[in-house]
Amino acid sequence: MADPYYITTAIHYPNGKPHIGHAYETIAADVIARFQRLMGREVRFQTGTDEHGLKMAHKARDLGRTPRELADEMSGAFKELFDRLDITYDRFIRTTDEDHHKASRAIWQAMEAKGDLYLDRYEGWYSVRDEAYYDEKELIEGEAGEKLSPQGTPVEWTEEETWFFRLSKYADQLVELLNKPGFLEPVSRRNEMIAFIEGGLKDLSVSRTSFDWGVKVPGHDNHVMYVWVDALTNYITGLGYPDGGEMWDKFWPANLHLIGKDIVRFHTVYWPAFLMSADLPVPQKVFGHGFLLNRGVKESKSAGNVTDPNELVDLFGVDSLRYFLMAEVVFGKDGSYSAEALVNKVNAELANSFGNLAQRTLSMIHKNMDGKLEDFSPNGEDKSLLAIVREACNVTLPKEFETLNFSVGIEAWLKAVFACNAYVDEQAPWALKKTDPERMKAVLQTLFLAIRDLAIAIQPVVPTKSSAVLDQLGVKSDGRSYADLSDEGWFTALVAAGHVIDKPVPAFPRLELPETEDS
RNA sequence: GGGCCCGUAGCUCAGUUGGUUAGAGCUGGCCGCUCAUAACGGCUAGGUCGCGGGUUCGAGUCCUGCCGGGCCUACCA
Repeated sequence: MADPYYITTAIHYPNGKPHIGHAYETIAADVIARFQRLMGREVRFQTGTDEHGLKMAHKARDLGRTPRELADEMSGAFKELFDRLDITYDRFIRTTDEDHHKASRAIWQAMEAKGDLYLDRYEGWYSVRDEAYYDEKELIEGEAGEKLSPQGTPVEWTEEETWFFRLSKYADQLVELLNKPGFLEPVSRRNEMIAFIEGGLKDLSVSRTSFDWGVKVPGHDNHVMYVWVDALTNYITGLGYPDGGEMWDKFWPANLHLIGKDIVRFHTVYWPAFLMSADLPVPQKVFGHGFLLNRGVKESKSAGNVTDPNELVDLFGVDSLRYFLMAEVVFGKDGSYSAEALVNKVNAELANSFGNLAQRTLSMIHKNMDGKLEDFSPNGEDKSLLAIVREACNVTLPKEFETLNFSVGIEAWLKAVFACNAYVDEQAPWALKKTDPERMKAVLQTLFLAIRDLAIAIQPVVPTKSSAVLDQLGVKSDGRSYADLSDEGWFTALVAAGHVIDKPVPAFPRLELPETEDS
Protein backbone atom coordinates (compact mmCIF):
# COMPACT_ATOMS: atom_id res chain seq x y z
CA MET A 1 0.00 0.00 0.00
CA ALA A 2 1.42 3.31 -1.03
CA ASP A 3 1.85 6.56 0.81
CA PRO A 4 2.55 5.69 4.42
CA TYR A 5 1.76 8.23 7.11
CA TYR A 6 3.24 8.13 10.59
CA ILE A 7 1.77 10.36 13.29
CA THR A 8 2.59 10.53 16.96
CA THR A 9 1.35 12.40 19.96
CA ALA A 10 3.66 13.41 22.74
CA ILE A 11 3.83 10.62 25.26
CA HIS A 12 2.09 11.73 28.40
CA TYR A 13 3.67 12.00 31.83
CA PRO A 14 1.57 9.87 34.12
CA ASN A 15 2.34 11.37 37.51
CA GLY A 16 -1.36 12.15 37.72
CA LYS A 17 -4.56 11.27 36.01
CA PRO A 18 -5.17 12.44 32.44
CA HIS A 19 -6.75 15.85 32.05
CA ILE A 20 -8.59 17.60 29.25
CA GLY A 21 -5.37 18.64 27.53
CA HIS A 22 -4.28 15.04 27.12
CA ALA A 23 -7.66 14.21 25.66
CA TYR A 24 -7.48 17.16 23.29
CA GLU A 25 -4.10 16.33 21.83
CA THR A 26 -4.91 12.68 21.42
CA ILE A 27 -8.31 13.31 19.87
CA ALA A 28 -6.73 15.71 17.38
CA ALA A 29 -4.15 13.09 16.47
CA ASP A 30 -6.86 10.51 16.05
CA VAL A 31 -8.83 12.80 13.77
CA ILE A 32 -5.72 13.18 11.64
CA ALA A 33 -5.08 9.45 11.64
CA ARG A 34 -8.63 8.64 10.64
CA PHE A 35 -8.62 11.37 8.03
CA GLN A 36 -5.45 10.07 6.42
CA ARG A 37 -6.81 6.53 6.38
CA LEU A 38 -9.94 7.75 4.64
CA MET A 39 -7.67 9.50 2.16
CA GLY A 40 -6.30 6.08 1.36
CA ARG A 41 -2.99 6.29 3.15
CA GLU A 42 -1.44 3.59 5.27
CA VAL A 43 -1.36 5.10 8.72
CA ARG A 44 0.74 4.29 11.75
CA PHE A 45 -0.42 6.11 14.87
CA GLN A 46 1.41 6.01 18.17
CA THR A 47 0.69 7.45 21.58
CA GLY A 48 1.61 6.38 25.09
CA THR A 49 3.14 7.35 28.41
CA ASP A 50 6.53 8.73 29.45
CA GLU A 51 7.11 7.06 32.76
CA HIS A 52 10.66 7.76 33.86
CA GLY A 53 12.17 10.64 35.77
CA LEU A 54 12.56 11.99 39.23
CA LYS A 55 9.04 13.38 39.40
CA MET A 56 7.58 9.92 39.02
CA ALA A 57 10.04 8.52 41.56
CA HIS A 58 9.12 11.19 44.08
CA LYS A 59 5.42 10.90 43.51
CA ALA A 60 5.62 7.15 44.04
CA ARG A 61 7.69 7.60 47.17
CA ASP A 62 5.14 10.06 48.54
CA LEU A 63 2.43 7.50 47.97
CA GLY A 64 4.50 4.74 49.50
CA ARG A 65 4.64 2.76 46.33
CA THR A 66 7.19 1.78 43.75
CA PRO A 67 7.56 3.88 40.61
CA ARG A 68 6.58 0.90 38.58
CA GLU A 69 3.35 0.40 40.49
CA LEU A 70 2.45 4.05 40.06
CA ALA A 71 3.35 3.95 36.39
CA ASP A 72 1.26 0.87 35.80
CA GLU A 73 -1.78 2.40 37.40
CA MET A 74 -1.53 5.82 35.81
CA SER A 75 -0.53 4.57 32.40
CA GLY A 76 -3.55 2.33 32.63
CA ALA A 77 -5.76 5.35 33.26
CA PHE A 78 -4.43 7.00 30.12
CA LYS A 79 -4.93 3.93 28.01
CA GLU A 80 -8.42 3.47 29.37
CA LEU A 81 -9.31 7.06 28.54
CA PHE A 82 -7.96 6.80 25.02
CA ASP A 83 -9.92 3.65 24.43
CA ARG A 84 -13.07 5.41 25.60
CA LEU A 85 -12.31 8.28 23.25
CA ASP A 86 -12.16 5.87 20.32
CA ILE A 87 -8.52 6.62 19.70
CA THR A 88 -7.31 4.34 16.92
CA TYR A 89 -3.69 4.09 17.97
CA ASP A 90 -1.62 1.29 16.53
CA ARG A 91 0.64 1.22 19.51
CA PHE A 92 0.31 2.55 23.02
CA ILE A 93 3.92 2.77 24.00
CA ARG A 94 5.28 2.87 27.51
CA THR A 95 8.82 4.00 28.13
CA THR A 96 9.11 1.16 30.59
CA ASP A 97 8.66 -1.30 27.73
CA GLU A 98 11.67 -3.52 27.16
CA ASP A 99 12.08 -2.63 23.50
CA HIS A 100 12.09 1.02 24.44
CA HIS A 101 15.03 0.58 26.78
CA LYS A 102 16.80 -1.21 24.00
CA ALA A 103 16.12 1.57 21.52
CA SER A 104 17.18 4.24 23.99
CA ARG A 105 20.46 2.49 24.65
CA ALA A 106 21.00 2.13 20.94
CA ILE A 107 20.52 5.80 20.11
CA TRP A 108 22.75 6.66 23.05
CA GLN A 109 25.47 4.46 21.71
CA ALA A 110 25.09 5.96 18.27
CA MET A 111 25.52 9.45 19.68
CA GLU A 112 28.45 8.30 21.78
CA ALA A 113 30.09 6.65 18.78
CA LYS A 114 29.75 9.94 16.96
CA GLY A 115 31.78 11.57 19.70
CA ASP A 116 28.90 13.74 20.84
CA LEU A 117 28.70 12.50 24.41
CA TYR A 118 31.26 13.17 27.10
CA LEU A 119 31.43 12.68 30.83
CA ASP A 120 31.85 15.69 33.06
CA ARG A 121 31.01 16.91 36.49
CA TYR A 122 28.16 19.18 37.41
CA GLU A 123 27.51 21.06 40.59
CA GLY A 124 24.66 23.45 41.01
CA TRP A 125 21.03 24.05 41.68
CA TYR A 126 18.55 21.65 40.21
CA SER A 127 14.81 21.89 39.98
CA VAL A 128 13.11 18.54 40.05
CA ARG A 129 9.89 19.95 38.73
CA ASP A 130 11.52 21.67 35.77
CA GLU A 131 14.00 18.83 35.26
CA ALA A 132 16.55 21.56 34.72
CA TYR A 133 19.68 23.06 36.21
CA TYR A 134 19.91 26.71 37.13
CA ASP A 135 22.69 29.14 37.72
CA GLU A 136 22.95 30.65 41.18
CA LYS A 137 22.24 34.07 39.69
CA GLU A 138 19.06 32.91 38.06
CA LEU A 139 17.46 31.92 41.31
CA ILE A 140 14.83 34.01 43.01
CA GLU A 141 13.85 34.12 46.65
CA GLY A 142 10.59 32.65 47.88
CA GLU A 143 8.28 33.99 50.55
CA ALA A 144 10.07 32.13 53.30
CA GLY A 145 13.45 33.12 51.97
CA GLU A 146 14.00 29.79 50.28
CA LYS A 147 15.66 29.57 46.91
CA LEU A 148 13.43 29.07 43.89
CA SER A 149 13.98 28.64 40.17
CA PRO A 150 13.01 31.47 37.82
CA GLN A 151 9.77 29.59 37.37
CA GLY A 152 9.16 29.62 41.09
CA THR A 153 9.77 25.94 41.59
CA PRO A 154 11.89 24.51 44.41
CA VAL A 155 15.54 23.83 43.72
CA GLU A 156 18.07 21.67 45.49
CA TRP A 157 21.85 21.66 45.48
CA THR A 158 23.18 18.85 43.40
CA GLU A 159 26.63 17.55 42.73
CA GLU A 160 26.93 14.81 40.24
CA GLU A 161 28.86 13.35 37.44
CA THR A 162 26.89 13.70 34.27
CA TRP A 163 27.08 13.01 30.59
CA PHE A 164 26.85 15.96 28.24
CA PHE A 165 25.63 16.10 24.67
CA ARG A 166 27.39 18.42 22.22
CA LEU A 167 24.26 20.28 21.27
CA SER A 168 26.02 23.41 20.05
CA LYS A 169 27.67 21.40 17.31
CA TYR A 170 24.33 21.18 15.52
CA ALA A 171 23.27 24.82 15.75
CA ASP A 172 23.67 25.62 12.07
CA GLN A 173 21.92 22.50 10.91
CA LEU A 174 19.07 23.16 13.33
CA VAL A 175 18.55 26.70 12.13
CA GLU A 176 18.48 25.42 8.59
CA LEU A 177 15.93 22.82 9.56
CA LEU A 178 13.75 25.33 11.36
CA ASN A 179 13.75 27.56 8.31
CA LYS A 180 12.45 24.74 6.18
CA PRO A 181 8.83 25.62 5.36
CA GLY A 182 6.39 23.29 7.05
CA PHE A 183 8.82 21.79 9.52
CA LEU A 184 7.55 23.71 12.51
CA GLU A 185 4.01 24.99 12.71
CA PRO A 186 2.42 27.27 13.62
CA VAL A 187 5.17 29.44 12.10
CA SER A 188 4.91 31.87 15.00
CA ARG A 189 6.95 29.36 16.99
CA ARG A 190 9.75 29.33 14.47
CA ASN A 191 11.33 32.65 15.35
CA GLU A 192 11.33 31.75 19.01
CA MET A 193 13.26 28.59 18.38
CA ILE A 194 15.71 30.25 16.03
CA ALA A 195 16.28 33.00 18.57
CA PHE A 196 16.89 30.36 21.19
CA ILE A 197 19.53 28.68 19.07
CA GLU A 198 21.19 31.86 17.94
CA GLY A 199 21.33 32.99 21.54
CA GLY A 200 23.93 30.29 21.94
CA LEU A 201 23.40 26.63 22.69
CA LYS A 202 24.99 25.07 25.73
CA ASP A 203 25.83 21.44 25.84
CA LEU A 204 22.99 19.49 27.31
CA SER A 205 23.27 17.43 30.47
CA VAL A 206 21.80 14.09 29.48
CA SER A 207 22.27 11.78 32.42
CA ARG A 208 21.56 11.68 36.15
CA THR A 209 23.09 9.74 39.01
CA SER A 210 20.82 11.02 41.76
CA PHE A 211 18.13 8.45 41.12
CA ASP A 212 17.73 5.25 39.18
CA TRP A 213 14.19 5.36 37.75
CA GLY A 214 15.04 5.49 34.10
CA VAL A 215 16.98 3.91 31.28
CA LYS A 216 20.47 2.95 32.35
CA VAL A 217 23.31 4.49 30.41
CA PRO A 218 25.18 1.76 28.51
CA GLY A 219 28.35 0.84 30.37
CA HIS A 220 27.58 3.16 33.26
CA ASP A 221 24.92 1.58 35.38
CA ASN A 222 25.05 4.34 37.95
CA HIS A 223 23.69 6.78 35.37
CA VAL A 224 20.17 6.95 34.01
CA MET A 225 19.35 8.95 30.93
CA TYR A 226 17.82 12.40 31.16
CA VAL A 227 14.12 11.78 30.71
CA TRP A 228 13.89 13.68 27.47
CA VAL A 229 16.52 11.54 25.80
CA ASP A 230 14.54 8.44 26.39
CA ALA A 231 11.13 10.07 26.00
CA LEU A 232 11.81 11.42 22.53
CA THR A 233 13.24 8.11 21.46
CA ASN A 234 9.81 6.54 21.83
CA TYR A 235 8.95 7.74 18.36
CA ILE A 236 11.48 5.40 16.80
CA THR A 237 11.16 2.60 19.33
CA GLY A 238 7.68 2.01 18.04
CA LEU A 239 8.95 1.42 14.53
CA GLY A 240 11.51 -1.16 15.44
CA TYR A 241 14.64 0.92 15.97
CA PRO A 242 17.46 -0.08 16.06
CA ASP A 243 16.71 -3.34 14.30
CA GLY A 244 15.06 -1.73 11.32
CA GLY A 245 12.66 -3.76 9.27
CA GLU A 246 9.66 -3.13 7.11
CA MET A 247 7.90 -0.80 9.48
CA TRP A 248 11.01 1.27 10.00
CA ASP A 249 11.66 1.60 6.29
CA LYS A 250 8.08 2.50 5.64
CA PHE A 251 7.30 5.01 8.38
CA TRP A 252 10.47 6.82 9.41
CA PRO A 253 10.88 9.78 9.27
CA ALA A 254 7.53 10.57 10.85
CA ASN A 255 5.11 12.74 8.93
CA LEU A 256 3.94 14.53 12.03
CA HIS A 257 4.78 14.87 15.69
CA LEU A 258 1.74 16.44 17.28
CA ILE A 259 2.66 18.11 20.56
CA GLY A 260 1.69 20.90 22.92
CA LYS A 261 3.21 24.31 22.42
CA ASP A 262 5.09 24.00 25.72
CA ILE A 263 7.41 21.31 24.43
CA VAL A 264 8.19 22.68 21.00
CA ARG A 265 11.83 23.20 21.94
CA PHE A 266 12.39 19.60 22.86
CA HIS A 267 10.94 18.49 19.55
CA THR A 268 12.49 21.01 17.19
CA VAL A 269 15.91 21.48 18.78
CA TYR A 270 16.93 18.60 21.04
CA TRP A 271 15.22 15.79 19.17
CA PRO A 272 16.49 16.70 15.68
CA ALA A 273 19.96 17.16 17.18
CA PHE A 274 19.87 13.70 18.74
CA LEU A 275 18.76 12.25 15.42
CA MET A 276 21.41 14.10 13.46
CA SER A 277 24.00 12.84 15.88
CA ALA A 278 22.76 9.29 15.44
CA ASP A 279 22.71 9.74 11.66
CA LEU A 280 18.97 9.28 11.46
CA PRO A 281 16.53 11.33 9.38
CA VAL A 282 14.61 14.06 11.21
CA PRO A 283 10.80 14.20 11.34
CA GLN A 284 9.00 15.97 8.53
CA LYS A 285 6.77 18.14 10.65
CA VAL A 286 6.23 19.18 14.24
CA PHE A 287 3.01 20.92 15.15
CA GLY A 288 2.58 22.63 18.52
CA HIS A 289 -1.09 22.95 19.35
CA GLY A 290 -2.50 25.40 21.88
CA PHE A 291 -3.90 24.83 25.32
CA LEU A 292 -7.46 24.42 26.40
CA LEU A 293 -8.67 26.91 28.93
CA ASN A 294 -11.57 26.32 31.26
CA ARG A 295 -13.79 29.32 30.69
CA GLY A 296 -10.71 31.26 29.72
CA VAL A 297 -8.73 30.20 32.78
CA LYS A 298 -5.91 27.71 32.90
CA GLU A 299 -6.83 24.56 34.76
CA SER A 300 -4.75 23.68 37.76
CA LYS A 301 -5.05 21.65 40.89
CA SER A 302 -4.60 24.71 43.06
CA ALA A 303 -7.41 26.53 41.27
CA GLY A 304 -9.58 23.46 41.76
CA ASN A 305 -10.98 23.66 38.26
CA VAL A 306 -9.52 20.52 36.77
CA THR A 307 -11.83 18.67 34.42
CA ASP A 308 -11.77 14.90 34.16
CA PRO A 309 -12.30 14.09 30.48
CA ASN A 310 -14.13 10.95 31.55
CA GLU A 311 -16.76 13.10 33.14
CA LEU A 312 -17.36 14.98 29.90
CA VAL A 313 -17.68 11.69 28.08
CA ASP A 314 -20.16 10.45 30.66
CA LEU A 315 -22.25 13.58 30.31
CA PHE A 316 -22.09 14.27 26.60
CA GLY A 317 -20.65 11.29 24.79
CA VAL A 318 -17.41 10.81 22.95
CA ASP A 319 -18.40 12.19 19.56
CA SER A 320 -19.88 15.33 21.04
CA LEU A 321 -16.65 16.03 22.86
CA ARG A 322 -14.57 15.29 19.78
CA TYR A 323 -16.72 17.52 17.60
CA PHE A 324 -16.69 20.40 20.01
CA LEU A 325 -12.93 20.39 20.47
CA MET A 326 -12.14 20.18 16.79
CA ALA A 327 -14.80 22.59 15.58
CA GLU A 328 -14.56 25.21 18.29
CA VAL A 329 -10.84 25.63 18.72
CA VAL A 330 -8.69 27.05 15.94
CA PHE A 331 -5.96 24.46 15.74
CA GLY A 332 -2.68 25.92 16.93
CA LYS A 333 -4.27 28.54 19.13
CA ASP A 334 -5.42 28.32 22.70
CA GLY A 335 -9.09 27.56 23.08
CA SER A 336 -11.71 27.90 25.73
CA TYR A 337 -14.32 25.40 26.70
CA SER A 338 -17.20 24.96 29.08
CA ALA A 339 -20.11 22.61 29.40
CA GLU A 340 -22.47 25.33 28.19
CA ALA A 341 -20.41 26.08 25.11
CA LEU A 342 -20.19 22.39 24.30
CA VAL A 343 -23.89 21.78 24.68
CA ASN A 344 -24.79 24.88 22.67
CA LYS A 345 -22.49 24.11 19.80
CA VAL A 346 -23.22 20.42 19.57
CA ASN A 347 -26.96 20.96 19.79
CA ALA A 348 -26.99 23.72 17.21
CA GLU A 349 -24.67 22.11 14.70
CA LEU A 350 -24.89 18.37 15.12
CA ALA A 351 -28.36 17.81 16.57
CA ASN A 352 -30.41 20.62 15.02
CA SER A 353 -28.64 21.15 11.75
CA PHE A 354 -27.13 17.88 10.62
CA GLY A 355 -28.84 15.27 12.78
CA ASN A 356 -32.26 16.69 12.19
CA LEU A 357 -31.58 16.97 8.46
CA ALA A 358 -30.92 13.25 8.33
CA GLN A 359 -33.86 12.49 10.56
CA ARG A 360 -36.43 14.52 8.62
CA THR A 361 -35.20 13.23 5.28
CA LEU A 362 -35.11 9.56 6.20
CA SER A 363 -38.39 9.86 7.98
CA MET A 364 -40.05 11.23 4.86
CA ILE A 365 -38.51 8.54 2.67
CA HIS A 366 -39.68 5.93 5.13
CA LYS A 367 -43.21 7.25 5.29
CA ASN A 368 -43.82 8.54 1.80
CA MET A 369 -41.84 6.09 -0.30
CA ASP A 370 -42.23 3.02 1.89
CA GLY A 371 -38.51 3.38 2.50
CA LYS A 372 -37.76 2.31 -1.05
CA LEU A 373 -35.23 4.05 -3.25
CA GLU A 374 -35.46 4.37 -7.00
CA ASP A 375 -33.42 5.88 -9.78
CA PHE A 376 -34.28 9.46 -10.58
CA SER A 377 -33.16 12.41 -12.65
CA PRO A 378 -32.09 15.39 -10.59
CA ASN A 379 -33.08 18.77 -11.96
CA GLY A 380 -30.99 21.91 -11.94
CA GLU A 381 -31.70 22.83 -8.36
CA ASP A 382 -30.93 19.33 -7.18
CA LYS A 383 -27.67 19.30 -9.06
CA SER A 384 -26.82 22.69 -7.69
CA LEU A 385 -27.26 21.51 -4.11
CA LEU A 386 -25.28 18.35 -4.73
CA ALA A 387 -22.48 20.40 -6.23
CA ILE A 388 -22.30 22.57 -3.12
CA VAL A 389 -22.22 19.52 -0.89
CA ARG A 390 -19.68 17.73 -3.03
CA GLU A 391 -17.41 20.75 -3.08
CA ALA A 392 -17.46 21.01 0.71
CA CYS A 393 -17.04 17.30 1.36
CA ASN A 394 -14.66 16.29 -1.38
CA VAL A 395 -12.59 19.43 -1.80
CA THR A 396 -12.70 21.99 0.97
CA LEU A 397 -12.85 19.80 4.04
CA PRO A 398 -10.07 17.45 2.89
CA LYS A 399 -7.92 20.38 1.86
CA GLU A 400 -8.32 22.06 5.23
CA PHE A 401 -7.86 18.86 7.23
CA GLU A 402 -4.71 18.12 5.28
CA THR A 403 -3.26 21.38 6.57
CA LEU A 404 -4.68 20.82 10.05
CA ASN A 405 -7.24 23.61 9.81
CA PHE A 406 -9.95 21.51 11.34
CA SER A 407 -12.28 24.27 12.44
CA VAL A 408 -12.15 25.80 8.96
CA GLY A 409 -12.89 22.48 7.28
CA ILE A 410 -15.76 21.77 9.63
CA GLU A 411 -17.16 25.21 9.01
CA ALA A 412 -17.25 24.54 5.28
CA TRP A 413 -18.99 21.26 5.98
CA LEU A 414 -21.53 23.00 8.16
CA LYS A 415 -22.26 25.53 5.44
CA ALA A 416 -23.18 22.63 3.19
CA VAL A 417 -25.51 21.31 5.87
CA PHE A 418 -27.16 24.72 6.05
CA ALA A 419 -27.61 24.66 2.28
CA CYS A 420 -29.42 21.33 2.57
CA ASN A 421 -31.82 22.67 5.15
CA ALA A 422 -32.52 25.73 3.03
CA TYR A 423 -33.14 23.40 0.09
CA VAL A 424 -35.66 21.37 2.07
CA ASP A 425 -37.51 24.54 2.90
CA GLU A 426 -37.55 25.77 -0.70
CA GLN A 427 -38.58 22.46 -2.19
CA ALA A 428 -41.13 21.68 0.53
CA PRO A 429 -41.43 17.97 -0.20
CA TRP A 430 -44.43 17.76 2.15
CA ALA A 431 -46.32 19.95 -0.31
CA LEU A 432 -45.02 18.07 -3.35
CA LYS A 433 -46.41 14.95 -1.78
CA LYS A 434 -49.87 16.13 -2.81
CA THR A 435 -49.06 18.02 -5.99
CA ASP A 436 -46.20 16.12 -7.60
CA PRO A 437 -45.19 12.86 -5.91
CA GLU A 438 -42.51 12.11 -8.50
CA ARG A 439 -40.82 15.41 -7.84
CA MET A 440 -41.04 14.76 -4.12
CA LYS A 441 -39.10 11.57 -4.61
CA ALA A 442 -36.41 13.39 -6.52
CA VAL A 443 -36.07 15.95 -3.75
CA LEU A 444 -35.90 13.40 -0.97
CA GLN A 445 -33.35 11.32 -2.81
CA THR A 446 -31.28 14.35 -3.63
CA LEU A 447 -31.11 14.93 0.12
CA PHE A 448 -30.31 11.27 0.62
CA LEU A 449 -27.27 11.67 -1.63
CA ALA A 450 -26.22 14.83 0.14
CA ILE A 451 -26.46 13.29 3.59
CA ARG A 452 -24.33 10.38 2.49
CA ASP A 453 -21.58 12.73 1.36
CA LEU A 454 -21.82 14.79 4.52
CA ALA A 455 -21.68 11.74 6.76
CA ILE A 456 -18.66 10.36 4.95
CA ALA A 457 -16.81 13.65 5.16
CA ILE A 458 -17.25 14.14 8.89
CA GLN A 459 -16.24 10.61 9.88
CA PRO A 460 -12.81 11.51 11.28
CA VAL A 461 -14.41 13.82 13.80
CA VAL A 462 -17.50 11.88 14.84
CA PRO A 463 -16.72 8.33 13.80
CA THR A 464 -19.42 6.49 15.71
CA LYS A 465 -22.28 8.86 14.96
CA SER A 466 -21.48 9.26 11.30
CA SER A 467 -21.27 5.54 10.84
CA ALA A 468 -24.68 5.23 12.50
CA VAL A 469 -26.04 7.60 9.87
CA LEU A 470 -24.32 5.73 7.06
CA ASP A 471 -25.72 2.48 8.41
CA GLN A 472 -29.22 3.88 8.25
CA LEU A 473 -28.62 5.05 4.71
CA GLY A 474 -27.46 1.58 3.77
CA VAL A 475 -24.00 2.69 2.66
CA LYS A 476 -21.68 -0.30 2.60
CA SER A 477 -18.88 -0.23 5.14
CA ASP A 478 -16.32 -0.55 2.37
CA GLY A 479 -17.77 2.38 0.49
CA ARG A 480 -17.11 5.15 2.97
CA SER A 481 -13.71 6.58 2.06
CA TYR A 482 -13.11 9.98 0.51
CA ALA A 483 -12.38 8.27 -2.79
CA ASP A 484 -15.89 6.83 -2.66
CA LEU A 485 -17.30 10.35 -2.74
CA SER A 486 -16.42 10.36 -6.41
CA ASP A 487 -18.14 7.05 -7.05
CA GLU A 488 -21.23 7.80 -9.10
CA GLY A 489 -22.52 4.25 -9.18
CA TRP A 490 -23.15 3.57 -5.53
CA PHE A 491 -26.73 4.85 -5.48
CA THR A 492 -27.79 2.82 -8.48
CA ALA A 493 -26.24 -0.20 -6.82
CA LEU A 494 -28.12 0.54 -3.61
CA VAL A 495 -31.38 0.83 -5.54
CA ALA A 496 -30.67 -2.42 -7.33
CA ALA A 497 -29.99 -4.11 -4.03
CA GLY A 498 -33.48 -3.13 -2.96
CA HIS A 499 -32.34 -1.37 0.17
CA VAL A 500 -35.21 -0.22 2.38
CA ILE A 501 -35.01 2.75 4.75
CA ASP A 502 -36.30 1.83 8.18
CA LYS A 503 -37.96 4.24 10.53
CA PRO A 504 -34.97 6.41 11.42
CA VAL A 505 -33.46 6.82 14.85
CA PRO A 506 -31.96 10.22 15.72
CA ALA A 507 -28.20 9.86 15.41
CA PHE A 508 -27.42 13.10 17.21
CA PRO A 509 -29.91 13.56 20.04
CA ARG A 510 -29.89 16.92 21.74
CA LEU A 511 -27.74 17.24 24.83
CA GLU A 512 -28.90 18.64 28.09
CA LEU A 513 -26.89 20.76 30.43
CA PRO A 514 -26.74 19.03 33.79
CA GLU A 515 -28.40 20.88 36.65
CA THR A 516 -25.30 20.45 38.77
CA GLU A 517 -23.34 22.73 36.50
CA ASP A 518 -22.39 25.69 38.63
CA SER A 519 -21.24 29.25 38.06
C1' G B 1 16.10 43.97 29.77
C1' G B 2 15.56 42.12 24.52
C1' G B 3 12.14 39.74 20.83
C1' C B 4 7.15 38.36 19.33
C1' C B 5 1.73 38.04 19.41
C1' C B 6 -3.06 39.70 20.70
C1' G B 7 -6.97 43.39 21.99
C1' U B 8 -12.98 44.04 15.75
C1' A B 9 -21.02 43.75 16.99
C1' G B 10 -23.61 40.87 23.99
C1' C B 11 -20.58 36.12 23.21
C1' U B 12 -16.74 33.28 19.91
C1' C B 13 -14.11 34.97 16.16
C1' A B 14 -12.90 36.13 10.00
C1' G B 15 -10.83 40.12 8.01
C1' U B 16 -5.54 38.38 1.41
C1' U B 17 -0.26 42.28 -0.92
C1' G B 18 -3.90 49.43 2.69
C1' G B 19 -9.31 51.33 -1.33
C1' U B 20 -16.54 51.44 -2.81
C1' U B 21 -21.86 50.94 2.46
C1' A B 22 -16.22 46.40 8.28
C1' G B 23 -18.16 40.26 7.77
C1' A B 24 -19.70 34.99 9.82
C1' G B 25 -21.70 31.83 13.65
C1' C B 26 -24.21 31.89 18.41
C1' U B 27 -27.63 34.77 21.38
C1' G B 28 -31.77 38.45 21.06
C1' G B 29 -36.04 40.46 18.09
C1' C B 30 -39.61 39.91 13.81
C1' C B 31 -41.85 36.85 9.95
C1' G B 32 -42.68 32.14 7.50
C1' C B 33 -43.16 26.68 7.48
C1' U B 34 -44.79 22.04 9.71
C1' C B 35 -41.47 16.91 6.92
C1' A B 36 -38.30 16.61 11.36
C1' U B 37 -34.81 15.79 17.46
C1' A B 38 -40.29 22.35 20.11
C1' A B 39 -36.09 20.99 15.12
C1' C B 40 -35.93 24.11 9.79
C1' G B 41 -36.00 28.67 6.51
C1' G B 42 -35.99 34.19 5.72
C1' C B 43 -35.12 39.06 7.72
C1' U B 44 -32.85 41.79 11.48
C1' A B 45 -29.69 43.12 15.41
C1' G B 46 -26.58 49.47 13.30
C1' G B 47 -19.71 47.70 16.48
C1' U B 48 -15.37 55.04 18.36
C1' C B 49 -12.42 48.02 14.45
C1' G B 50 -8.15 49.00 22.85
C1' C B 51 -6.49 54.68 23.26
C1' G B 52 -3.59 59.03 21.14
C1' G B 53 -0.68 60.70 17.22
C1' G B 54 1.55 60.10 12.14
C1' U B 55 2.28 58.42 6.75
C1' U B 56 -1.25 58.40 2.54
C1' C B 57 -5.84 60.84 -2.21
C1' G B 58 -7.52 56.82 1.21
C1' A B 59 -5.93 52.47 7.07
C1' G B 60 -9.19 47.61 11.00
C1' U B 61 -5.17 46.58 7.29
C1' C B 62 1.56 50.56 7.44
C1' C B 63 4.74 53.69 11.38
C1' U B 64 5.01 55.59 16.49
C1' G B 65 3.60 56.31 21.80
C1' C B 66 0.38 54.57 25.66
C1' C B 67 -3.09 51.03 28.22
C1' G B 68 -4.49 45.91 28.89
C1' G B 69 -3.57 40.40 28.14
C1' G B 70 -0.28 36.41 26.55
C1' C B 71 4.29 33.94 24.89
C1' C B 72 9.63 33.14 24.01
C1' U B 73 14.33 34.59 25.79
C1' A B 74 18.17 36.96 28.91
C1' C B 75 24.74 36.53 33.60
C1' C B 76 24.13 43.38 33.82
C1' A B 77 22.22 46.41 39.27
